[in-house]
Amino acid sequence: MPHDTHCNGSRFSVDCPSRLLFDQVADKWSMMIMTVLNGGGTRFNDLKRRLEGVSQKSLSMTLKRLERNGIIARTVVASTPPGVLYEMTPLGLTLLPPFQAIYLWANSNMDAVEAARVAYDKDHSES
Amino acid sequence: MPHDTHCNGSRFSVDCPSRLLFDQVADKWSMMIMTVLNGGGTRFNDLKRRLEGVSQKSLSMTLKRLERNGIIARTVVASTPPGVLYEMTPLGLTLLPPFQAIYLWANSNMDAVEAARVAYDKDHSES
DNA sequence: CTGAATCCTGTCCGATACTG
DNA sequence: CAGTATCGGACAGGATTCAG
Repeated sequence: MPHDTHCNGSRFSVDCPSRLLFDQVADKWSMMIMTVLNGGGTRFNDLKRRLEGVSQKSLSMTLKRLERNGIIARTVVASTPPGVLYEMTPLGLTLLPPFQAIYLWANSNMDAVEAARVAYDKDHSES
Repeated sequence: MPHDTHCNGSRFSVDCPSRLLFDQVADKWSMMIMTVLNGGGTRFNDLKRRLEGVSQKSLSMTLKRLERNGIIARTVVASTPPGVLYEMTPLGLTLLPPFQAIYLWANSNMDAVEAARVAYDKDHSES
């Protein structure tokens, strides 16, 4: 066993696989893209409209990375007008529940987080 | 109703609360810090040793942000040698399961992801 | 419509040095 | 031990332009 990645919850090696994979899918655009696509496949510009503030470049790069990792599928549709369909893969669908759990956590606990921020800022602003 | 954040799964406003909160906690160091602290509170340098590759600065900033958001607690301990204890808060503990779900997903599906990468690279390298 | 390519600017972050 | 302060390089990513 020449290669020990030390990835056991109490220690994280630099080449820990789950760590590397996490970085590939745990950015904010990925989360939003997956959430939108969960409601059904759609096209590039429709996706761009729904993700307020994303640039063409970032969207393009993020889609490409998700496609490469097998999370989403890209299909060219020969129609009028021509389009490209993005949709979740079966593998990608299995990743969705964990992300939605975080999404729901954020919605449920934002008040507690805001209270913590106020308390923190108060403590750290006194002379 | 002057303020509509459009944060309903098919559309993401720039000021969507869950989106803003996600960015605060979904970076790679935060995930690893929370995972380590889940095994019990510990000190700064011990944390630094366990998170291979993290710089003092990044660790310090990430800890501060997590503390501000109420995820972890920082306690100065008057002992010999003097130390600082970091540990999860009750609020932070509720955030852990969703993150561990992603962590477990990464461990379980890395083979499928690797296969997808190989297929993708193969398709995109042909003349 | 769906991107790719270029430029360019802000920001992250590691290295280093210093403080209590 | 537990950080803060400062600098500088690398890189992300927005605006714009061009192509298929």
